[in-house]
Amino acid sequence: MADRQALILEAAVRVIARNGVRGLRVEELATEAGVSTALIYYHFKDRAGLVQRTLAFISDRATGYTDEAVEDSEDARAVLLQLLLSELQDTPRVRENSIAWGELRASAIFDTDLREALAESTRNWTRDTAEAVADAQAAGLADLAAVPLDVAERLNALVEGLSERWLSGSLELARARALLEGAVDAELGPHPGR
Amino acid sequence: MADRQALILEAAVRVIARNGVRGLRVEELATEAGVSTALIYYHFKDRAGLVQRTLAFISDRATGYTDEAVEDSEDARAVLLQLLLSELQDTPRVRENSIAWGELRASAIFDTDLREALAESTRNWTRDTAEAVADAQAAGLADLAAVPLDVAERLNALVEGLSERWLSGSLELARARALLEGAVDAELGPHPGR
DNA sequence: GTCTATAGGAAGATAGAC
DNA sequence: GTCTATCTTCCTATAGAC
Repeated sequence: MADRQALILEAAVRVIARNGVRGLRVEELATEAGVSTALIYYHFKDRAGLVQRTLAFISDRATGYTDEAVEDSEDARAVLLQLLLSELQDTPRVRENSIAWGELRASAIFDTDLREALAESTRNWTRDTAEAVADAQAAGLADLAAVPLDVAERLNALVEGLSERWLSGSLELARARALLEGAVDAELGPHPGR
Repeated sequence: MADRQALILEAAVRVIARNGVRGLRVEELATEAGVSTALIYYHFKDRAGLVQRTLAFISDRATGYTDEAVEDSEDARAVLLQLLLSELQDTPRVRENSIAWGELRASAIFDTDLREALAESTRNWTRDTAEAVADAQAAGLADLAAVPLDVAERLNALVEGLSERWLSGSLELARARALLEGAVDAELGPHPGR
């Protein structure tokens, strides 16, 4: 399945998750991916191109892994909560993605070229979350006065904030999750079914 | 007043705000501060030491500038709101601080040595915010069921999330501010006085 | 497309004078 | 404490063979 380029990109995400974008060394990536440095330059032109492609890659697959363990939730509101909580899990996969995602956002502050991919991915995530909010409302499990798009944008931004605090060691994971649950309650009103 | 070290640290914050920790070049800093590179190594031993001291410096002064234009607010709830909104302003000062702060947090993910200063500064900010929440409650301007510490931690994490989105160009400043106001309403209940 | 080997340069760090 | 000049290391990037 995966061609060489994809293998390199996946390895790049791992290396970035380990050392950050700034800590990405082409040679270390080559080792991680099991290829030569020359091949990396062949496929990605230069380091900047590599970073850009990697961050676009992160941005793409960011939407992918959330739906996995979510669909078997009880009600629409639980689906929303799971969707959000899926970003706050101590698994290699989530850690890797969250760190890389944070690096993408941090890099975009200084590198305008990265912003478009970032903004689009952010919009997609907001849309998905807003739909989940609307579903909860339709099911009678959320305050109808809440504006789905606003709530979604707030909750997602909160997840990012909490995630960064967790990853940078200023917040326990369990506490982050509890705080997030509290935010959902504050935004949607207390869960009727409990 | 300011000795050479402080001048260098202040210049370092500017350079970091411009290029990120990743983009900090000792020689550029030397130019910015109007000193030689050798002096920087003399005072800070090496680049890592420089970065660490700079981030501690950021962490220190982070608490400083919020109270300036806040105290003349009408009521306790307005004080809280101003406290939070002060991080979402398009002034050089706030931009510089927010970017540097974000860089600090991002760096702490990969550098354990930075975490202590970060965590302490975060705690201080949480405490201040929690006090503002409690004040609003005492004044009858906030839902008494809200847990000040929880609300504070959520609002602060949200501010960071919104700030990053703003700085990385995925969110308009005005929208970020509006979203934040909405979050305060969701957390404390609608403002009684309006 | 992929490798080995290496050129070339940028940035971190130091020696030594003042 | 501070500078100028320079060294050294590390890392990006390419040349050339397969």
